[in-house]
Amino acid sequence: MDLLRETYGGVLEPELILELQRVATIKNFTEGDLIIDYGQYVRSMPLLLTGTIKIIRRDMEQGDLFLYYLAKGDTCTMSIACCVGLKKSEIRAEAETETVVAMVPKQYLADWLGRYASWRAFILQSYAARMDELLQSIDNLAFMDMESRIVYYLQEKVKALDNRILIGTHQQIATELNTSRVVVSRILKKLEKEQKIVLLRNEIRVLF
DNA sequence: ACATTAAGTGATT
DNA sequence: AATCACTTAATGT
Repeated sequence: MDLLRETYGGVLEPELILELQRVATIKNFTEGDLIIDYGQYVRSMPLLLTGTIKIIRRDMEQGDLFLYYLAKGDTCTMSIACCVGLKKSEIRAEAETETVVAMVPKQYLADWLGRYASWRAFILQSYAARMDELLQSIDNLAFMDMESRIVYYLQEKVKALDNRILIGTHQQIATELNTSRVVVSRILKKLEKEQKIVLLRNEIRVLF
């Protein structure tokens, strides 16, 4: 598929792109599809071609917690560790929009690290980027109050979807941030009064 | 018209 | 910030 060259042509060397085209399986997902679930063995590494994927972590009890989004040109860093170590997935990956992904079977990963400089750079750089995102998420969880967390959540969602109009219920947001709907509704109402957002049923328009 | 689901709000912990 | 209890508003059948 040509999408591979288009998306990764700038980052990976041409020979590697050719090899990718040979061995990778292209998979399509639609909104809400589960790509990887908790406890699942991961035997191939996904390279995102189009769309947005939401990464969610489940805590020991019940609660789901939003971690970060992956966009075009990203890869799921967790899956590298999972492939190499044959570990079960600690996270859930869900398609947030229509998504196209190239799945690379795990037997190629280590081999390419030795053979392609661009692959090494790509893997290391994704690790660095993901580490940054994770740190941000941690700061968010540990040090910020609910209002800040919601604002951050809205910003990330706008960025990831490239759309200021967010569709969904307050309850969904509450679930992703592991809080109650009432709290979310109150804070959103406050943000609306401050002219930062506009609220409609099943819809939030972000003005910042 | 009625039932269901989403959102708003005061009071309490 | 969470929970309760209730109201109001939008939407589906």
